[in-house]
Amino acid sequence: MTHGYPKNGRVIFHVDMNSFYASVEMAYNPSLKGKPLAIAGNPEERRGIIVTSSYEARAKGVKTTMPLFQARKLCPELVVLKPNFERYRKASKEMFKLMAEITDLVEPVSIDEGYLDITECGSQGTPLEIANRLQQRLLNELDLPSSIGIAPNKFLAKMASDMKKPLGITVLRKRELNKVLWPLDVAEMHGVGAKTKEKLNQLSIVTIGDLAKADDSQLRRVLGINGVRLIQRANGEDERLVDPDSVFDFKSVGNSETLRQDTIDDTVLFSLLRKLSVKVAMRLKRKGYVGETVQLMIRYHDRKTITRSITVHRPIAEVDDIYGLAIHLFETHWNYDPIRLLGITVQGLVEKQNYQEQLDLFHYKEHLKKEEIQTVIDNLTSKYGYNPFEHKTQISTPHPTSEEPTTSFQKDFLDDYTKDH
DNA sequence: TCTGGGGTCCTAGGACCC
DNA sequence: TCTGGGGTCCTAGGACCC
Repeated sequence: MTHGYPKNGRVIFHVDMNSFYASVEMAYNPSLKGKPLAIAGNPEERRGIIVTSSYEARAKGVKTTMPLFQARKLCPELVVLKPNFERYRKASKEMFKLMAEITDLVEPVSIDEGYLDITECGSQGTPLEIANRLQQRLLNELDLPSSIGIAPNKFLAKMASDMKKPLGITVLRKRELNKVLWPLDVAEMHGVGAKTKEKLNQLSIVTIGDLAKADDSQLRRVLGINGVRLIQRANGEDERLVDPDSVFDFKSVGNSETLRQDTIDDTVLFSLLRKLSVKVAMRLKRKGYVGETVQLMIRYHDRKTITRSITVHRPIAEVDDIYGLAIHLFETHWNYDPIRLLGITVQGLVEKQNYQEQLDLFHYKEHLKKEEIQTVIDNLTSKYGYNPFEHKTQISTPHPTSEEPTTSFQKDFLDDYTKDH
């Protein structure tokens, strides 16, 4: 009698929480249960959009990313809350704790979903039994509904968890692909968005089954390496391992903000850049990372978006360094059209500790880097006729205490919610 | 008076090097 | 006497996901 574990091959879970933010709010405030509920960014502002909604709201046509006013039109009795990230992070932590009781091989992919490799968990029962217990515990102990997909690899597990919502458990076996997966529209596939669907449809590839039989080299021409991968996935092949360490693998840290109204007022714009620099610097510091590239994003009134970046061979993490480079990029590339959004991202991240080791290794001298920065300042000063770094002091003067959060609430709020929704 | 904010990965061209 | 064939780094943009 086997436990339903294949002799060779893996057993992967994909655990996906159902309308996570809304469910967490309902767990906190049970009187919300059964009501159409939406979580929306800045409910009192014009540009709020739906981030998540309860199933009751979805029944009325409310969808993720829909502008708030539109959602209210569809569902006038909609209860709207703004996101409470520290709450969601806390719930997320609890839910991953329950998963960790099953195996160490848990890979969080976002705040509300993760993969488990339970191949070696035969002593705990069949996969179905383990999934059932996990789902019940999530529901009973945290009051949070979930869907679980069970399959021999990540891709199929992900597709499976999508098939029954809410509170579903779906086993997807390779031999069932032609019946269960292949009839689905290509757009249902994880990794196929609007653009890719369009391109595939032009090649008469409509279902996942069509994709499974598609021509390798043709798709490579049209979609690059992703085309080849999509064919493999459609055939149920996916070798990616469940990697518990991937959460610690940061590539970039950024913050952006849409302005209440489009503006060309550079006082407003500089002060927003300052604010974003402070946020990014604080998050880098918390993580203990430094980076060597600063990227500025400008979204104009017509939503046309540009990114401009600069790489310096020097670790960046301090507010003033980030801000200095950001305004340099801003001054150089802003075309004076009204701006809707600004964003600052630091890329090329290295753990500060590792960077220190590198420094020791190569006997770098601190003053060399100071000189590099001074050169940048000198160049900018002669270019613009003033020292742009001084802008920050003018602008930050009215809010000298705003740089470091004081209360624990502020700290939590400003803490990163990397890979959140 | 539509469309937020956090990310990842891939591509493609130019600079530069050997 | 007119131009090969790698490789890496940097930059900008695009597609996608939650």
